[in-house]
Amino acid sequence: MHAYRTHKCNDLRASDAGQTVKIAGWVHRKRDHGGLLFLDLRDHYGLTQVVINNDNPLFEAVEKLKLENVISVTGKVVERTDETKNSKLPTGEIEVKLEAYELLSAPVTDMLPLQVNSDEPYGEDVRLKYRFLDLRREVLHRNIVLRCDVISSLRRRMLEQGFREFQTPILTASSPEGARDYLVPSRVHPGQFYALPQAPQQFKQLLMMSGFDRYFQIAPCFRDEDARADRSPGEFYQLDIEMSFVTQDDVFAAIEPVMYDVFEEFSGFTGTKWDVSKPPFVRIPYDESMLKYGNDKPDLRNPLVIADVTEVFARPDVEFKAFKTMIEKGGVVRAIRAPAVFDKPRSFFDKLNSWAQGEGAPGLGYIIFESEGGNNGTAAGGGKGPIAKFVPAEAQAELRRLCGIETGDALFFICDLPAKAAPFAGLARTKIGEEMDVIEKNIFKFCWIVDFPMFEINDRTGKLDFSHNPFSMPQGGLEALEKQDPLTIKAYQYDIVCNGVELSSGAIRNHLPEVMEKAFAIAGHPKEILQEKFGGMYNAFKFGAPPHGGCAPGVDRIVMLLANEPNIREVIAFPMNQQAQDLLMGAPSKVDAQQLKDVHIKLDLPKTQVKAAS
RNA sequence: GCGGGUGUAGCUCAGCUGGUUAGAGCGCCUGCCUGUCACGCAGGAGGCCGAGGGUUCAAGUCCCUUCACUCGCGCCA
Repeated sequence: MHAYRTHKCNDLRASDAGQTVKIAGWVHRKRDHGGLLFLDLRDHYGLTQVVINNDNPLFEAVEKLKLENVISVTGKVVERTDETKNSKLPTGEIEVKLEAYELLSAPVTDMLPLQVNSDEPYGEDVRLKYRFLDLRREVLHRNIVLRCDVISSLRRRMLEQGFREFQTPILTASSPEGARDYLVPSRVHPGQFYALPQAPQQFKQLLMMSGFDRYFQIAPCFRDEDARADRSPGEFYQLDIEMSFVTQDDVFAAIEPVMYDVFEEFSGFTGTKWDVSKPPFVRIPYDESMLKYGNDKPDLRNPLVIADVTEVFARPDVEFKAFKTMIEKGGVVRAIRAPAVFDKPRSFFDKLNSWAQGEGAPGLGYIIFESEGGNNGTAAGGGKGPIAKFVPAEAQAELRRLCGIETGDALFFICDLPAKAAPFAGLARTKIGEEMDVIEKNIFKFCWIVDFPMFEINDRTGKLDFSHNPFSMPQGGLEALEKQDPLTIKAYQYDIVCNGVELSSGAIRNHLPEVMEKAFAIAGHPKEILQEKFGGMYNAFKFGAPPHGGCAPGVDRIVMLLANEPNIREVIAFPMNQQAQDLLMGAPSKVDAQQLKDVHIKLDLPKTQVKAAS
C-alpha cells in the first residue's frame, strides 16, 4: 500500500464498499458521540467521513486528534445505511471505518487563529498573516483554482491563435514615464539601479522589431503605487500581447474571441451561469463615453445614459438662474433620463437630491414629465418638479426631443464646468440606476473605448503632456502632429472595459522615428530625451520596425470579475496588504549592514521612522 | 500625503444618554453521550476594551494625541 494514500478524499463511492483503502488529509471536523466518533477528512479534492467506535483500541487517541492535523487513515470502505447517507457530499454514500491511522504533520498544539471549516469573515490582517490557513478554506481555495484554470485557458487560446509565449527581463531599466518604479541597487555599478518593469512594454515592441510577429506573456508587472480594492499593491499580472503588421481592427479581432471564450468558459463559476456579450464588442469613442457615461470605463449593464442639454438652458425663455450663471462661466448642463418614474414617491427624488448634496453638489434638479403637455408650445409643458417652472413648454419639448423622453419619464440635471460635470453625471447615473434597480444582473458586458486623445493639459504644470502613453501612434500621423491643434489629435489607443472595470489598455504603436520625435517635441521633450530614455527602442525604429500594436488585459481583474469578488486580494494567493507589506513573509524587512554595504547604500531615514528601522 | 470607517476573549461581534463584578456565538479545556454530518447536553478557563494622555466622584463609553487594519481621494504612461 502507498505510504500516504490509495484514494483522494473525493474518490470513494458505494461501488467501492468492501475495499480497504488509505486516505490522507486534514482533520476538518470531529463529531464525538462518546462511544462513536465521526471525523471528516479533507484534502484538495473533497471530504470523506471516517468513523471509529470505542471497541477500537485506537479510539482514545483518535478522539484527542485536533482539527487541522494532517493524518492518513487506513480502513474499510463501508456503505452507509440509507438513513445515514449524506446527499450533500459526493462521498456521502460511504464512510471509511478506521483500522489504523498515522499522524503525518507535527501535532497542532496552538489555538487556530482562524477556523478553516467555517466561512465566517475574518479580519484581513489575520487572513494575510496565516494565509496558508485561509487558502485551505473553501472560498479562497476555489478562487485560486479558478485563477490557475483561467491562466491556462488564456495560454491555450493564445497558442491556438499562433502566438508564442516569451520571457522578458525582470531586472531592467527605470523608465521616466508612468508609475513610480521599484528600484534594485546594483552591486557591480555603485550608485546605479535596476528597476522592475512596470510592464514589458518596450521589450514586447522590441520582439516585434526582432521579427517574431506574435508575442504574448502572462507577465508580472511592478508598480510602486498605492493600492485600491481592485488594484494590488506592488505587483500584478497582465496577459501581455503584441502583434506585427496589424491595424486596430486586427488587434480587436484577435483579442475579442480570447476574452469572450474565457469568460464564457468560466461564467458559471459563481453557481449561476452569466451571459457574456458576444464579439464584436461595442466600440465607444472616448469623447462619447465621457459624455454618455461620465467616465472612460462605462458599466453598460446600466441602461441610463447622459445627454448634453446646455443649449436648452441657454435659451432666452428659460429663466433658471443657477444654471444660466454657470453656463455663462463656461459650464454645461447634463441630463439623465430616468424612464417611467412618475409614480415614484417623493422620497425617491429627495433621497437622490440629498445624495448629490453629500457628494458636494448643490443638489440634483429634476423634471418629471407627468402629462403629455404640448410639443408645439401651445399647452403647458407637462413637467413637474422644482425646476419645471423655470422651463417653459417649448423648452420642455426640446428636452423631450433631445433625451427621447416619453410621458412618465423624469430628467435629472447636473450643471458644472465640463471637467466636473462629466464625472459627477457619471456618479449620478450609477446612483440613479441603483436606486431604480435597473442594472442588469448576471451578465458580462464588454466594450472597447477607442480614440483616446493623444495629448492633454497637465493640471500641475499647465503644459501639454501625453495623455496615455508616449508609444501610441497618433491618428493622422505626422501630418496631424504638424497641422492639428494637439488637443484635438486622437491616438490609436483603446481600452477593453467589462462591467465598468478597465480590463486592458492597448494601442497601435508609433514605430516611425520621425513621428515619435514630433510627438515628443509637442509634449515638450527634446530629441535628446528620446535618445537618452528610450535609446534602445528609438534605435530599433531606425533599423526596420514593422507596424505593430497590442494590448494587455489584467489577469487579476479578469479572475476577480469571474469570481464576482469585490476585492482583488481574494484572487491572489499571497497578496500584500494595503501598505504593501507581506504579513506572512514579513516583507519589506531590514537587511544586514553588510548587505547594504555590498550595494553601496547608506540609509537616510525620515525622522519619525528612524526608530522603526534601527 | 489627505479624508471616511473600524479596533472589546484565540476568532466574529454586542455593549443605549458615562454608573456595581464587561456579555454572546464559534473555538479551547473537563465531563456525559453509538449514527452524526455546523451532532447534542452540562460545566469551565480565557479581557490592560489597540496604545498614551486628559475631563470626571466614576470612562469600553466623552475629549486630545498616536498606532494598526480597511475603503476612498491624490497617485496608477
